[in-house]
Amino acid sequence: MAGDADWGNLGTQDWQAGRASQRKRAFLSTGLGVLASSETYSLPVSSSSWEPPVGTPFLSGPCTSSSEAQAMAETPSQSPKNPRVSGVTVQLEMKPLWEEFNQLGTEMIVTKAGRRMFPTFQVKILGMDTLADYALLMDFIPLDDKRYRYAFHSSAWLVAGKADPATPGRVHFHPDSPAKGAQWMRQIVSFDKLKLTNNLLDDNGHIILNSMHRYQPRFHVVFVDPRKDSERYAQENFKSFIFTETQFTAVTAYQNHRITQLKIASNPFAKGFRESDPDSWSTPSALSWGPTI
Amino acid sequence: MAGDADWGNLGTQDWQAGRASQRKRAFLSTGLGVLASSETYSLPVSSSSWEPPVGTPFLSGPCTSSSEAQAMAETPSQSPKNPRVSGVTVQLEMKPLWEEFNQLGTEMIVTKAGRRMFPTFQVKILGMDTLADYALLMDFIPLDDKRYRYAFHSSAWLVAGKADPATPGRVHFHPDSPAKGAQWMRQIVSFDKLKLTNNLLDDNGHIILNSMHRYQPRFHVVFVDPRKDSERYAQENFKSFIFTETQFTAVTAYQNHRITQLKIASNPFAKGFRESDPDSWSTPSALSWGPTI
DNA sequence: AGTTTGTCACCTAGGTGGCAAAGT
DNA sequence: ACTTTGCCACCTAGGTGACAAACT
Repeated sequence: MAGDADWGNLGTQDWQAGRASQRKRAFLSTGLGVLASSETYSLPVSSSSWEPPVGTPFLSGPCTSSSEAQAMAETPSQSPKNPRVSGVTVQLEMKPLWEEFNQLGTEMIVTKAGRRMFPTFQVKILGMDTLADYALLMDFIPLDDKRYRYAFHSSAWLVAGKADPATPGRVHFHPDSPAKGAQWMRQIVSFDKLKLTNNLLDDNGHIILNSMHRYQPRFHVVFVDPRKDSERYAQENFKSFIFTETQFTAVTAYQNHRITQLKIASNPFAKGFRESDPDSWSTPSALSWGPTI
Repeated sequence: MAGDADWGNLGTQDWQAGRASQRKRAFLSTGLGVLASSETYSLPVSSSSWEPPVGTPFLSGPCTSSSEAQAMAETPSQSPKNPRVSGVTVQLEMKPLWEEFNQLGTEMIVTKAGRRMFPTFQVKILGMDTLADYALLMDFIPLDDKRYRYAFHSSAWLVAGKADPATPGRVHFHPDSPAKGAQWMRQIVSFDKLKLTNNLLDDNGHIILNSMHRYQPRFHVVFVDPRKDSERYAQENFKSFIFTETQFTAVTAYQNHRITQLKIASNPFAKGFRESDPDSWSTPSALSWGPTI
């Protein structure tokens, strides 16, 4: 069901944030520090150790295997989890679609203004304490410290060198945070307000990524601890999940034509680019993916 | 600044509610009872007395004067207010537009599916405790117990008889509720998700009104009391505001042609019906309004 | 040469009043 | 006779990839 690889704690994240675009901004005092709910915020995260994201092998286990695992939960062995989060289970929605993209090598567009992800990261949640408050959030960790380029002739990704300087590590709070467990479990939770940008100076609270770099989305469930000194329980109060089939390469323009076609075929907003064939909505051929050299 | 008329406490409201359409639904234990945040809910309200909304003279003072008052705050003399709400001040946005409509006799469309109000009820809030939690909500009280009809020849509203049976009294929680005072005061609070319906069996949590009846929108600021027995402080923890220039007649189709034209001229979504004249965005002639006979 | 940017036509999603038809 | 309903064309608002131009 869930792998046990220790991906390390929440990576390096700074706290330069961005103003709330205009949405709710409730304040939580959680183990992750003072979290500001709404769009995307940066936060000084969690652990006692400050790990530089570049050069750090975040993923030491198998990272590109698309897998049949339901949810890959992080389980830091050093700290026991609060029962409010320990029993939480997460199920990725649209898993078949994610896998289809992942087999081709998912690409996500980044723009200056911010671009949504497609597929959208959506999950079904189980096992929360119905009456407790939780915040849900996402962040993105580099899959390696490489920069890539795409060889059109061979239709393959090549390593183009060492990674560019790391972008400001931001997190995106689900805008409904905080909310009761009952509310989160009532229906599918969708991160459709999350946007990716390549603008290092982004002011809109979007997630900042380096183009031509690979990333792994990560999902965090944070129990909003009502205790006054909740900061002390940082490690116990959150649980993180990784779905390897959601990893992707950030790009400013699509590289792999098959990805473009699959996006057009499956994203309703790209319907304008469909030739016709309202039926060919399924099963492109599987293609193995992996950086070549 | 604020009138002192005692409008009575929150009127009759039942608790038949409706499912949350799909938004956040945090639960508050407040003086108003257990409040469910999100779209629109019905609630068993507040006071010890249960006042039938029909036949009760909610408004004993002058009710159609458009007035220059900033906010008409209700101030029940019997109960002292919690300092968390007593200092709260509210300012109606788009006041000139509301007044323009009110002079003609504002009409609001009600449909089975639910129709937004135009103008949208929007307020600027001052004087909250920055760190305290508040819920903001609206309800609608009958301005009288009459049913009206419009005489096209004389362009005037006539009393058509006694009011129809009262509709289920629902309240609409601002979807961002609950939130900190700081958040509410950060920018204009807009009730643009609020919808009006004439469907007595409405299942979407919309505000149910009788067509051809007159209503007064009411705005409530509720301090979310963290005390365990907060129900006991019901009366102290909320403050209500009435802007007489926002009163209107519910209709299924516009009656007064001038209202139609002003809606078309001022609502961006109705731009398709504008003849031309991108400049004639201002000052229709003033017209006195009032039920004739 | 490889990558990024800005603009565009074409969508989805949903808020308008008009209007003919149906209700009551 | 009066009121309500359903459907429509026409908007706003914003999410798509294509593509030419600009950048480095």
